[in-house]
Formats: sequence, structure tokens, C-alpha cells
Amino acid sequence: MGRPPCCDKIGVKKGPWTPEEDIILVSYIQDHGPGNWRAVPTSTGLLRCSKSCRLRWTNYLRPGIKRGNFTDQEEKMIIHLQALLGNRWAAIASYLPQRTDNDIKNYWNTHLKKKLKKFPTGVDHNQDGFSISKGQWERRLQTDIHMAKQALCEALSIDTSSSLPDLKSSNGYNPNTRPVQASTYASSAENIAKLLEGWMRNSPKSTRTNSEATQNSKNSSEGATTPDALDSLFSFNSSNSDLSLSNDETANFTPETSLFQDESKPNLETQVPLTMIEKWLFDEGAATQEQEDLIDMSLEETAQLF
DNA sequence: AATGGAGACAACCGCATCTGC
DNA sequence: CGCAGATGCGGTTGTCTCCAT
Repeated sequence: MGRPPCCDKIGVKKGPWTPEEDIILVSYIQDHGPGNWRAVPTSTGLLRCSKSCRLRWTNYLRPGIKRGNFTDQEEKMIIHLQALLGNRWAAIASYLPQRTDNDIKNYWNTHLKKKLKKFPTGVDHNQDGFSISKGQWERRLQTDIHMAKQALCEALSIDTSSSLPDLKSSNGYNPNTRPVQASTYASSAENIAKLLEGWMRNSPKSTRTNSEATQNSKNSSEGATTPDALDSLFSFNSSNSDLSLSNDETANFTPETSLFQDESKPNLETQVPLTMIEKWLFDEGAATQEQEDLIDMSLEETAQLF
């Protein structure tokens, strides 16, 4: 009755990924782009199941992922989105730039659940003086989305023909164009070399155990102790902690990063909101009076809600 | 210094959904 | 339209680290 497993369990490696495996996976994605995960293990020789490869990429290797501590704003955002959406982590992640659903889920389970237990309140489990009604929250979400929509309108009307990686317009995301893969990933090849160098520097031993690799991974998650090679690999600036659907939320992404994200299906922080916005943009029925009202909400008013 | 418990997070598992034939 | 394979998602587990004793 049950479907056969996604991969042949025999000979499939489990447990923490080693740096070597990471490099193989990144190299493959450089060449072929994310997707077609089924082919990854066979093409790369990785003894991993396709799901494991996808997960490793989307939760860890994919550029644009912010690691380390969650900011207060992010925390509040998660709390309210969870109240609104429930445990739909992927949906929540789509509103949180640079965070993966797995990250958010972990953070919720390890931090926020306990926190909320400590502060049982009536209004959307709010705390820290951050108590707004669900209606307000929905309204604010709509406002945020509307703002992004407006920005996209502007960007498109200003210069729709320009193919420059203009971050202001859709964070470099152009729904009508697929990224050029070869050139997109080419620059990462040298980054992988840097990555290797970095690992060599950080590990005196030539061979590393899985636990060491895990440790390396954990270190990288601390932000401050991230191996510089990892940083350089994706040219990722993790200092940005903006939350709402503002234009600059992914402004620190490099064009390369944006293109990488375009390739990966989840596109956590950019694609989902923008897709919605695009849909609304071109949806003839989108302009309701209610939304007109939302247009009138000032940025300041919205900001004050936080 | 040793050790046990708690916390944190990467990764796995299984079900749901999507997609192509 | 139905089926099978691929992919996505959420829950859960395993393991490592940190800290208190």
C-alpha cells in the first residue's frame, strides 16, 4: 500500500553531511541548478537519497540563508504568523527573509513554545508588549504585501526592459526570465575552492569525522564563527534582519544569490510573496475598495504596529 | 575534572500534494 | 481519468554542545 521509498535504502548514507559531500552537491547544483533531485545521487555519486540532497541544499547550502540568532522582530513575526497560519512553517518562512522553514520550526519548538507558555495571554499569544488583534495583524500583512506590490509596480513601470540585476525591482527577481545558469554559477566555482581552503584551514586533520563535520556546521550556524570560506562561497551578508516585505529586505543579496534563489523551488523569502503580488498585480479583480483603504495606510502607521 | 541533564539544531521519516504520462 | 514518480512539508529523532553540579 505504501509507496516504495524515494530511494534505495541499501547503501544510502545517513547522518551529518561531510564538507566533501557538500562540495559535491554544490558543484552539481552549480552545473545543473537545483531541481531534478532524483538525478543528484546518481549523477554525483553521492550515497545520499534525493530527499536528503534537497533538504541539505534548501536548509543549509542554499545561498541567502541567514543563520544564527533570531532578532526580536523575527521572533514577533513568527509568533504572529504562527497564530495566524498555524504550523505552516513553509508559509511562515515565506514572510521571513533568509530563514528556512526548518529553522523557524526549530526555533519555534525550542524557544518560542516555552516562551509563550511563560506568557499565556489572550491575544494571539502575544507578549513583550506586542499585542495586536488578529484583525490588525491580517491588516498589517495585507499592507505589507500591498507595499511590496506598489514597489513592484513602480519598478516595472520605471524600466521594464532593463535586465540589470536591479535589486530594487523584485529583489532581482524577474518572473519572466529564467536565470542564465552557466554564467550564474560560474563564479561560484572559485568560491568552492575558497570553501575548500577554508575547511583545510579550519581543520588541521586531513580527514574529518562526521561529528567534526557537524561541528563545523554548527559553528557556521553561529554567524560570528562562520568559516569565512562559507561566507565567501555565497557572498552572503547575514547582517540584514529586515522583516516585512520591504523592497530592501533582500537588498544585501548579491545578484548571484538572487539567481540561486530563483533556481531553488522554495525561494523562501522572495518568490512566494512576489508570486502572490504578481498574481494580484495582474489580477483584474484585485483592486477592491478594501485594498484601496489599505493603500492609504501610511508607512509610519504600519511601522507603529510593530 | 567528571558527569548528567537540558538546549539547540541538522537530518530523517512518512504523508500529502503536484505533475507528467 | 488514473497511476506512478517526484517533490514539498511538518513532525520527530539523533547527536552534539553547553552548563550546572
